[in-house]
Amino acid sequence: MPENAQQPKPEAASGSAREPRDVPRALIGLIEQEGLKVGDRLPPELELVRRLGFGRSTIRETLKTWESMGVVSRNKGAGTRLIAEISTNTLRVALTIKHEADSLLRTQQVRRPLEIESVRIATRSATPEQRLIINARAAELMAVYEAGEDWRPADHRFHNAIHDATGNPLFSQFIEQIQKAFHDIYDAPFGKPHLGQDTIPLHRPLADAIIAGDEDKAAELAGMIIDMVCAETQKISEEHDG
Amino acid sequence: MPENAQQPKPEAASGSAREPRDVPRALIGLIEQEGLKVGDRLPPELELVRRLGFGRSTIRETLKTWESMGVVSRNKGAGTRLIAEISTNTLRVALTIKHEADSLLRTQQVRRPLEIESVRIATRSATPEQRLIINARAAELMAVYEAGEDWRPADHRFHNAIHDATGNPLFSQFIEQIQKAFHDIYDAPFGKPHLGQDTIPLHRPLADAIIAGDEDKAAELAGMIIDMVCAETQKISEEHDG
DNA sequence: TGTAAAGACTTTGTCAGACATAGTTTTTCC
DNA sequence: GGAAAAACTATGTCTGACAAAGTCTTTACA
Repeated sequence: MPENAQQPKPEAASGSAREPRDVPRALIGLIEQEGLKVGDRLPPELELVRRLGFGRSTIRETLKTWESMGVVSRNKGAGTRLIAEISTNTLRVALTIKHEADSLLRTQQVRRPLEIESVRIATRSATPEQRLIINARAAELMAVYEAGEDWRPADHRFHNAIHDATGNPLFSQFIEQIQKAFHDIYDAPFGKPHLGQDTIPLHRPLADAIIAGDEDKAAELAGMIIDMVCAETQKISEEHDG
Repeated sequence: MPENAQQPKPEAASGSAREPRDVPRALIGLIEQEGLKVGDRLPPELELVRRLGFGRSTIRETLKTWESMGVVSRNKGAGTRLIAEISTNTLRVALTIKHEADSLLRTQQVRRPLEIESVRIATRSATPEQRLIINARAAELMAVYEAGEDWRPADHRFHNAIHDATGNPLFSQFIEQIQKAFHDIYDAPFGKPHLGQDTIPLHRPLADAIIAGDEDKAAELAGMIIDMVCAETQKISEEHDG
């Protein structure tokens, strides 16, 4: 490394001066400049202090925030690693989900329109290649299911193929995060039965409808699938809270 | 206040001792114990230091994280205010939005089904009081609009009333965060014309349909409104990106 | 008396230095 | 050569100090 000095900013001796906004920006600048990828280690805090010209606590506040957003992971002794992409073009928003009686159902209620819309868009605008992939994933899912194995990874891949076909990565991200929140809530209080098992047989006709371009049929099937999950979710909630 | 001392935790003299997880928990405990609601002010940092028994930087890291998640808002001189509910049962989820060519359109594409579904649910399950509120907000919006004033705050309140009527705060949160992301992207590159101005006249019939319980009509109008915004968004994107 | 400017106070923002703790790497010893 | 011990690294926390931007109170003036 040819001796840093990329941010010629140590103008202020002590006290404060710059807007706090600059810390994330400087950090992202360093990451881009250094070409750091997911999995790479960031420089240690004290080096960041030296190179970016901010105080350690200030930098730590940003790093801690990033950790809570899932951008980096931090460990004593080890260091700070990038675990998600971040760049000047990345925008991160955080949600808080209240975990109470019907929060399980609520997550599914929000997921419902997103899944259905993603199916509609995918049916309309998937490329032939994407339809092939969806078909293959559906076949894989049915095979695993009928073999009596754990079908959840295959289910995940199937739905991901649909989300990809929308051409809008936001769908995938949102639904993914909702599911993550769902499982965070779900795993804790209850044992973990295979929620949604009965919906698997409906996945084959769903795939067929998408491939055939039958948007309404696809949307209807997607709705049925998620409604079944909703119903199961509701039953579990009621058993537990009431 | 009868002399705090609720958290008898100053066992460690210096250095560290407890898991960092304890800071959010202690903070939430204090909020619940004090009965703080959205809009209320938290005690100043130095008082939190005294009452919770953690160092100031540690507490600040949590507060900063909460700020980035939209749980509190912080201002010099003023203080820290609660701007969203938080409790022991709150779960936090982060989303990444990559800001590129058509990210504007993509945010609206995701928002679309959420808005429509929230309108459907609200139409089905709003209480009479909530319908009254929606009606009032619509009246307010139309008045402001016809007076030629800035209708955006009123528009915001109107849509919030709908989201409230769903009984599912997640809708409100998701849509809110999507809009926030949208504006973060939007404000930067372009000047800020009044996007969605032409949709305002449609809000009155939308309110009427919701109040009358006509779900399909309400959903149709909601779809029209957001499609108009989508079209405008697309035009702006195209003008700008080529 | 009412209002606006001036000052005092409050509260967050930042920095600096110190030590604790938990991983990681190197060294040592059998 | 392998396992235990020591040295090292990097994050976690605490304390103290000052800066800056609000907020509130007081004062001065019309």
